[in-house]
Amino acid sequence: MGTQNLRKDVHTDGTPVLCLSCEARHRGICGALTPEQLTALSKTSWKHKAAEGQELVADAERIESYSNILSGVVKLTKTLADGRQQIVGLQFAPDFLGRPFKAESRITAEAATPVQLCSFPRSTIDRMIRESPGLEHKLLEQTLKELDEARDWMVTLGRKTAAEKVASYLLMIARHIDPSAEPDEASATFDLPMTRADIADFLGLTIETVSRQITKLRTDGVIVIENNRHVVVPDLERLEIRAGS
Amino acid sequence: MGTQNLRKDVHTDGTPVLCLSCEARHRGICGALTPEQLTALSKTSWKHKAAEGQELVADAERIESYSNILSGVVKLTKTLADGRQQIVGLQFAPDFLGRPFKAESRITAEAATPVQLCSFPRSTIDRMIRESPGLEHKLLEQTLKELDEARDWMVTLGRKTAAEKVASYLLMIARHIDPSAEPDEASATFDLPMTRADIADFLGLTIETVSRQITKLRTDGVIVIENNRHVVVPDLERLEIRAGS
DNA sequence: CGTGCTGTTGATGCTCCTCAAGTACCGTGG
DNA sequence: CCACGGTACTTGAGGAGCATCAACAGCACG
Repeated sequence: MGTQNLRKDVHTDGTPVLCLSCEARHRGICGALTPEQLTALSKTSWKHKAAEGQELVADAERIESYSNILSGVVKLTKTLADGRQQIVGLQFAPDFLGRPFKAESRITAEAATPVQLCSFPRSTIDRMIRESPGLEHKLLEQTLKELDEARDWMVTLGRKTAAEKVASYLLMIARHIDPSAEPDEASATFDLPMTRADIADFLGLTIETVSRQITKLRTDGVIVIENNRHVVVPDLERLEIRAGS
Repeated sequence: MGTQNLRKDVHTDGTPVLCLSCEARHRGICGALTPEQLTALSKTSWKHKAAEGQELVADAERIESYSNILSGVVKLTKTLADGRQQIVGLQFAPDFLGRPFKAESRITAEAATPVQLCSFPRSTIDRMIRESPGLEHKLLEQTLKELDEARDWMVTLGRKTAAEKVASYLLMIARHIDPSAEPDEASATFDLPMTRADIADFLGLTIETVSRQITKLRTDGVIVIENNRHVVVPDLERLEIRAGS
């Protein structure tokens, strides 16, 4: 009963106003914080928005803050000296954005769609990591998840054909952002969060090849497209077959 | 003085015999354990060897044990339904081998060279993770390192030419296993820990293309090869240029 | 109604894959 | 000792897949 009361207090009085309706408090890393820590963090954190295309973290930049993604999609890119670019990760709400234990990033983070963020100073989180094992555990779980995803994409990049790459991409996006996402739904509807150029950089292809493969999926009836961005997948299984599993 | 004495005890009496000369105790995850934990772990752990090519963790297998790699190279691979294969990671001593918090692996781990391992039951480590924040911190650091490496390879897989891929691979191997590895040495000498087939699976190429590119590097004087495996890189900078940075 | 951006479509060529043959190196057994 | 088979690697010829270059369509913007 006592703990029941305490827990109730957390949700009513203990939680900072800023965090009350925040998804990161439930599914994100803030779920690992005590009400006291949450209060302390909320005093130095700030919510803000970033427009599509805006750079959030620059390559080789000193990092002074981390963020939670509250909505939208963030792309992580790496660029070679001659300008060739590769997207090495996509992050969705309520992912944590930042590289703990390294002062400098070797990655560029950019808003792929309009994005809402909740940012806080690096030093605060670094300190809380030391104090709170639960926070480190959350970070480890997200990092392991990102590593699993990165390795899945390595197979796609290294061993799949252009057609399979595009199908795999559509499948991944459908699973992440279909608003009507029943997990075992046979169909999906969503808006592509990225331009053809972004998709090409993600798949290691050119925009022309991406365009041609999307056209092929469309003429084959695997997908329906309106306005170049809105996608309907009437039968996800057909798309899965195209993705080469 | 008291802690000084305690620390001295750790190194003389407190450390289990099995672990006394073990590299994992210094640079690996065991460095995060207390002498008591180390003793407890050593009672259920066992050192063993695996021959080149031996499967250490099978795809879709239930995992009942984790390991530290004491020597040798382990390759992590993923395979598509039709047999196409991609190496998604290489691990060297004293890396930790295993995927915490997941009972099943979606990856195959195989000895690329003869390998020495120190294995222990999954349950023991899972418990120690809960008890010891330092251990979780070590795991987080290794996972972040692996994620950084995976993302670097995504650029190589997605955006580099065959010639650049092979040069990048040689450069990475040189940095990991040149025994005379002075960090800012201009030259390097080492034995390739993998066959041409492995290298191809790592780079998303065919063995023929790998062979041709190695031949080209050889005839251009960038590398010298004896017995197909022993490699000398007289000037690492020349190789770096070929790797497309 | 131009201008710029995003996306599509077509023609051509290069990179790398596929198929095939051949070499070098090993341990085995005659 | 050499024949033998197996494995790893190399080299060549030809072709498929994707990149490159180029033109064009649709749409939003001032």
